[in-house]
Amino acid sequence: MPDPRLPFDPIDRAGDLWEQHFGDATSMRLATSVMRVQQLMIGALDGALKPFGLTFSRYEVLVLLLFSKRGELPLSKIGERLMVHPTSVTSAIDRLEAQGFVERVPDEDDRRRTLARLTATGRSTVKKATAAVEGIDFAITGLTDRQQGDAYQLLRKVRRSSGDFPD
Amino acid sequence: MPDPRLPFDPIDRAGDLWEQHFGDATSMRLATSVMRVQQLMIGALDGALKPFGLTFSRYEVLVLLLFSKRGELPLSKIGERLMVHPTSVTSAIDRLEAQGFVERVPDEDDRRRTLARLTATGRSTVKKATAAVEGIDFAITGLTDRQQGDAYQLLRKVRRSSGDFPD
DNA sequence: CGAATTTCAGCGTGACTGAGATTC
DNA sequence: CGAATCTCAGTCACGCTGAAATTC
Repeated sequence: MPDPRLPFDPIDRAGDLWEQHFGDATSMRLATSVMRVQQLMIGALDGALKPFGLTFSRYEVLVLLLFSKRGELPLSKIGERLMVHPTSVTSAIDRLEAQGFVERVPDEDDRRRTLARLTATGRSTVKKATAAVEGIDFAITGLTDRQQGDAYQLLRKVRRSSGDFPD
Repeated sequence: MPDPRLPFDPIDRAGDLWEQHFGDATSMRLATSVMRVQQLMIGALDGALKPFGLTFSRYEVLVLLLFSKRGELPLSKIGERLMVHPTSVTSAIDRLEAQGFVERVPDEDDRRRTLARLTATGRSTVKKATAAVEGIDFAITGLTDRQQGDAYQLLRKVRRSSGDFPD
């Protein structure tokens, strides 16, 4: 494949065309940008995590376990915190278990539950992976700390008004 | 499924834990927010487009064709503008063609190429779908127009410094 | 009993790799 | 010839739905 980059910003261009055909393009530009930045970030993060055999979503699971008191959590709690579907948690844990990063342990307090527990290998891998992720600054480039905070607050307003968390 | 919402903001919580364990969480909070907002937006947009049998990515293809002079574009140009993989364009056009929204036409000027051309049905469907998408304000809620513009400019800096378009 | 937890089978979507055919 | 364009086969990840088994 040749260099696929265009000599102009495709989102700016799309916004101009939108205004010509439909009208105000403010929200259209922002929505498209969020999609594109997410795509760029996922590419950079998955690239940084590839040497460890991890994708960003599985990395998130390991970090969550690392932050927990005993290095173990019920699958349902993982889904809740990461806001992912229960069946997606099952398949993520399937993979992490096959890789030897976590193990499934029955929960004696509530036998409906299964705990995912970080293994020694998992613990050391997530720490190395974190160094890699911090090394690329979480794929956020071109913004000062203050601007990153501003962007975070703006996106937080979107999340709140979408009902992502209570006021 | 019960209401999966937590009584707190899981991203704020994750940021606090990150600071306790690793240090500064500024970029981590922003990166996680971008992922989450994209997820919320895709859900809302795909929901609004479902009555028309469209996903957001296929809707984007139809809009691009609507904006073109003749309502037709080579598949390669579509991939370039939308920044998607050539094989993904093929499969998107496959689906749109099966739905009767576009048709494949050989390009007489360069016979390596195939044009995707909007049908009359496709043209009227994309207009109705656009009304639906505008009706939910492109899934952007909770921000004033000015704040939407600010957020756009911040994300644009990220895209530029990631090499998404030339300076 | 209803509700919660986990798993499984299956479907749809989309991103990719690698290969081939055609045309410039 | 090399390069571009499109397609096909195949893989993988992920998000869902619906259903089942187990336990609270």
